Amino acid sequence: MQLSMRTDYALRAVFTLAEHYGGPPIPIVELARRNDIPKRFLEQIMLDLKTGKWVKSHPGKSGGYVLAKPPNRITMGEIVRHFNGSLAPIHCVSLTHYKRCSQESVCRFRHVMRDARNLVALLMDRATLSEVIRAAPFAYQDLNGMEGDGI
Amino acid sequence: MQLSMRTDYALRAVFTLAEHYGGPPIPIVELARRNDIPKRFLEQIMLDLKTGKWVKSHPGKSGGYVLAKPPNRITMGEIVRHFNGSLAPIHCVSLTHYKRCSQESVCRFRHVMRDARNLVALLMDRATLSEVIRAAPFAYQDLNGMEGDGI
DNA sequence: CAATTGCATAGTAAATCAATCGTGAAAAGT
DNA sequence: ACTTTTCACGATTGATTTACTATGCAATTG
Repeated sequence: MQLSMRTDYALRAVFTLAEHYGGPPIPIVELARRNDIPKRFLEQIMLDLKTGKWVKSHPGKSGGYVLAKPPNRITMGEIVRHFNGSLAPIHCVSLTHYKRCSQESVCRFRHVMRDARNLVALLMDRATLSEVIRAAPFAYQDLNGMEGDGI
Repeated sequence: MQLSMRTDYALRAVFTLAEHYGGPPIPIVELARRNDIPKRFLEQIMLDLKTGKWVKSHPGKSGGYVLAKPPNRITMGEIVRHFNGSLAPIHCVSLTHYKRCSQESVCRFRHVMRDARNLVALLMDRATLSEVIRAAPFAYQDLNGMEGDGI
């Protein structure tokens, strides 16, 4: 039922980029530092986010990463599905990763699983980066104390 | 985000027992056959269900397993938590398996995860075996013809 | 007492996870 | 042009988990 570290890290990174959308690129080292992610591991993840077209990279001095599209066009659902696989608790109720199950026609609890997948999918697919940041339970300003340096 | 086979199998077995609550014990071989579970594997799982006090066993001829309490006193939530761990997508929003996260105070998407965990937990904790069986979207008899609808 | 059932532990092959390492290539600033 | 700074890419690793399988023993009952 849990997200992998990879998925968690990907979300952290992408939300940091969303907060700085429109600004200059943020290098991996900085993304790693701010979000407490092993740098070498984050490299892979960013690469993966890049092939998924969620971010763009700029090599060289004053390079780094930026979002490839506005934060209101990226949902948590897309990202979680990419890194973590299906949102459904079992494959037989997944829309995106469906796999049939031998018990499908007689399963007693399949409808509960379907409900679970629908609830989670609805939540995650509506959760655009901008919406989520806006709805965060603390104000933007609270952060200013912690990012005294750089960027 | 997925249930392990172990959890799936445990649910299958326990629902079969729920359907026959009040009747004679059902041997593992039968539970395995009906639910398409490797017998040897199911043995372990039943043992686990036993230490969790969800089932009782009767060894010997005409032995097998029965539920240890009525089907309206067992929820899917308990079983999934036991076999699969937390219902929450990340530990930092779990009530039962909480683990702190270094980013907790600045995390942008924690509230979404909390919502997800609350929805799923509500659903699973209300899902008693008897309720789930009663609400199953098909009658016992008309299992044929259900295949192939839009998935 | 013999057949039938569960009990308990050990083992294992494969996959997945969470990184880490070693270069290489591209871009800017000077 | 050169050097620094950044990302790119593939390989490797160690630990853990998953999904079983194997073997032998203990309890119960017809």
